[in-house]
Amino acid sequence: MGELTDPGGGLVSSTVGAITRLIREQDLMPGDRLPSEATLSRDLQVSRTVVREAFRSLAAMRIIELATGKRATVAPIDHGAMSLIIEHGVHTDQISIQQIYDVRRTIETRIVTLASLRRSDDEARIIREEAEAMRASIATPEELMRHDLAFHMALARASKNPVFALIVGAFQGITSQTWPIGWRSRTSAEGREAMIANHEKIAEAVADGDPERAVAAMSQHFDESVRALISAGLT
Amino acid sequence: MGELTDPGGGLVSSTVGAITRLIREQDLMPGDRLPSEATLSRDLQVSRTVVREAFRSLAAMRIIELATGKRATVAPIDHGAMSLIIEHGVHTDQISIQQIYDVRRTIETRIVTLASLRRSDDEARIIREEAEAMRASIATPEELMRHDLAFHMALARASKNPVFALIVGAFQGITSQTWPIGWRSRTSAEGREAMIANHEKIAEAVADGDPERAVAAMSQHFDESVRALISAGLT
DNA sequence: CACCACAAAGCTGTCATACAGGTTGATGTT
DNA sequence: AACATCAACCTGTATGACAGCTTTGTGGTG
Repeated sequence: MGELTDPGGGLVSSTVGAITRLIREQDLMPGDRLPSEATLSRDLQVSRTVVREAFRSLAAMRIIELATGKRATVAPIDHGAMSLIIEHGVHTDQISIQQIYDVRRTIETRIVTLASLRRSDDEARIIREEAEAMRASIATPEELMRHDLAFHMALARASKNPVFALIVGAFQGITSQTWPIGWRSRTSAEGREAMIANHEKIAEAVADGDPERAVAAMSQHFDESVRALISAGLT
Repeated sequence: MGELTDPGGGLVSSTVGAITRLIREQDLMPGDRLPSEATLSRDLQVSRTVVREAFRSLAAMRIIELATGKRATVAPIDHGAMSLIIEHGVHTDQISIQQIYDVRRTIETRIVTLASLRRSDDEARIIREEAEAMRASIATPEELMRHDLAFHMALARASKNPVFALIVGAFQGITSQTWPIGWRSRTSAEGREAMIANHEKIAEAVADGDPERAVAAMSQHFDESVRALISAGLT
């Protein structure tokens, strides 16, 4: 089948390279099946152990998908791995929550602009429904949070740029861990109401195809969120 | 030591969770050593094979670092895994180069603003040096590209937000694969000269602490880059 | 001819064992 | 106290084994 490059850098890492190259050279698309472990083991002249560890590496990055009994398949892009990477950065004090929010603000400000211009009617409806669902679940924070995250994800998708969706998704893991802090710091009913109203404003502006208003509302949302987190004592 | 959650979702995946939890609960910081494979195998009641595959998964995301003979250590954040994920998305036609550039423009526009306000004198010097190095290596594209990438990375670092640096780094893998296309499409000496001059303008503005001028120059840089790529036939 | 049931072959998940070679820490020497 | 040496420990890779799931092909049935 082919040679392994970098024979000194560890067999597994070479094998990861070989499998990646195989995907490229054969133009495999998401869903396509890879050779079996035994086949790769034979073709690449390494033990099945090595092939398996290489598969695990690629699966961790969501480049391939593994399943019992089935062959490994090429995976669609997914933010799962990125989510874990970000969480690790935060938990080891290499990234602060405020820095996350600064990046989110940058990204999501652009997202609402694009979403306002490009959203389909279906997407506008879904975005509005998530905002409504937030209001409906104001008494159950767990569910409220789920709709909040879904709202931002729906916006990202409506931007029609999968990379924006990927990045927004990458932040959702850590966000779901810090969201309750911000929510608890909004002690008054008005504070909580205002947060939901902000989402509705964003949804309306996007539905109306009004980027300026959408950006303004999103900006206000982030001002308010960051204020809430700071007042809760987050650096 | 502890129980494994989700016992039905695959032993390896449970073990990854257990190790992650261990890092959190013990507040391990980058550089700290993890238990040996044998120890984890005993404590988690799984075979060493499973522990190794779990380690490989975490190492693929750069959450831990492995080395022969040494114990695994907690890793500093690194964009290596994200780079591979993005490359995979592009090679499987799930992400287009233009979409990458749209995100980069969004991110890097914000970066130059922050860098203008926050850069240290050292950082300003490094940024300028990379721009100068670009001009000096105008005849050797390979080297020129290296300095171009280093220039953008230095800017990202000067923003003082590691998440921006992470994202910029994540794009460098695929960028280094498409950069030559853009360069070749700049057929005239003036075109090539203009590209380098743009970088110099950015460096000057950042050194002067002038965010508006920096943003304008960065914006122009992206306009020009995207034009170059399109004229080379990239969708 | 189409369809279904079923058995065989193939594949992955996990475990145990073995050994080469790198790393670390303790021991003893100067 | 500094250093050299070595034993214990640790990781990287290979092999073999087996349970359980999936795919495939076969042949029978309507």
